[in-house]
Amino acid sequence: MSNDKDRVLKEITPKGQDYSQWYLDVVLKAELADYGPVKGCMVIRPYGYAIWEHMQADMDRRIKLTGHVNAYFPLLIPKSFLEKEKQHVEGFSPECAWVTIGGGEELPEPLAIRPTSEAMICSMYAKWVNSWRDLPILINQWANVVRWEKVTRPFLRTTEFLWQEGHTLHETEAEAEEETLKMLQVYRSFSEETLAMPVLFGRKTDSEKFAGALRTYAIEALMGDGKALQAGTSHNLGQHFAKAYGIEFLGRSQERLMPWSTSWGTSTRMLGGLIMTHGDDSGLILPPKVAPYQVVIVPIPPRKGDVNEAVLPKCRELQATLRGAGIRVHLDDRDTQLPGFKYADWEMRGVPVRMEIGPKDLEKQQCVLVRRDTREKAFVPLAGACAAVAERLEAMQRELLERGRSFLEDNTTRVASWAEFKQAMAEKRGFIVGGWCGDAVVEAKIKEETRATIRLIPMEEREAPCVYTGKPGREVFFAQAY
RNA sequence: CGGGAUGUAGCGCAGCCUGGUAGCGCACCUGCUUGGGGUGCAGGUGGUCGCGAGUUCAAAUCUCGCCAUCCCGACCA
Repeated sequence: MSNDKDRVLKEITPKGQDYSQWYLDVVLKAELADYGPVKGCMVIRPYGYAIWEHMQADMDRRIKLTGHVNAYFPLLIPKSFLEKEKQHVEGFSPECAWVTIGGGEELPEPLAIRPTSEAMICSMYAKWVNSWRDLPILINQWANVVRWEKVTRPFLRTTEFLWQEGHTLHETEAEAEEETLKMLQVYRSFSEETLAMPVLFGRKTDSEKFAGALRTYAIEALMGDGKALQAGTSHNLGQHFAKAYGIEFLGRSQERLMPWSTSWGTSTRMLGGLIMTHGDDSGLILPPKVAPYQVVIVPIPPRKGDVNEAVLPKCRELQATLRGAGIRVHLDDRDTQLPGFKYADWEMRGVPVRMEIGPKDLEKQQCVLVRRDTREKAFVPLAGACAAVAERLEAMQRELLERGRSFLEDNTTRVASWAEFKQAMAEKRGFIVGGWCGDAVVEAKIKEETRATIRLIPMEEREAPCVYTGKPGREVFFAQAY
């Protein structure tokens, strides 16, 4: 573990706790492992992976609902495949890992470990597509990719990461653009509805767009420290890849045409965004929709000497009832830990609702429900416990998003001058809305002077003079990015 | 690759200036205790002090070299 002092996660470490202890052993269940020369590798422990599985299932459902199917392509990409698209290879070759030896012998051609699969998938598509009747092709892949980054960061920038990448082909430019924007909206709704993480969406500037893309769109979330996180991207690749990989089809009017392609992806970076968005000093706070356990039942043991064997059976009964209602529930019946320890333990793991049941509660036929985010404590009759839990889960999912929304709004500053811009960046960061004249040189200068980059160009155009040059321009969102 | 810093137990650190053969907190193990918010007490396991050389009767400590990592700058989902 080399990134012990990572500031981001330090901020959400419980006060008085040893940061790395919490980070490594308790909550994240994922870490950057360094082994030998490989830095910033991702290790996801079971609890963290369970969160990812829920995210994955939800995203997969959304991808299929929009007409896509899953497939799988090779991990190793021949160098010649990668080199076909000029901008693409220039963009990715600096961060490629190469396999040069196989079976003990030097390979005639080096193989790249996929940094993304456009090259591989387009090479296959070239063989698959002959007619306009073969289009559209709407395929998604769940896979791991490797990018040899110089600077890594837990979850946000790891050498290897898990993601889904969609790769589609369309007959017309309009269809490709529609697909690109459709997937951007899928990402936006996933982020907000499932992760309760509000985002802004829009187009990227040329300097920030994907290597080989015509246009790149993205969703951007705002983290607690005022820095923006690009959480999902959707690219309209134009005909660049079709041309480079020789994908052609015979059109409706018997001409040879090139299809229009798109690609889009979200990764385990979203898991990092989730942790940073909702965490507090006691650890994680998970939105109910992706929480591995939505409820944890903590039985309170009777005092020593007292005889009370009713608590545990009652807990099991409630567990079965909650399960029957489709709620993910865990009964923490460890007799090796005290109740107070269990409270703190599950709070660190971000379980949305805690249910306590002890001898006193049994007498009154009630239980105690505590919400993780607000810590609101309520005594609820056992008969209505299931409904009360469901109600809290629903409320928590909704309120986390609302809280995130107001945080995003409170940390978005509209500026009219360069002085205001610099002041906003120095004081609270967050998103800064201001005019930009469209010049990439100006964009670079702003980055140099303030570390802020243009995160998004909004879909709706609003005229505004450039904050740097004063020339006519349009409104864009600036922020310091991860 | 430029500038700054650090390598001592699984993790976080002290000790180094002023050499004398290694300590604290967390975690882990044992016993008792406690039991509706991280229980308390006592005992215990675990380290060739990053690597190599030099100075010295003696090196975690002083000197030199090497290696590694972290932070700040240029690239990135």
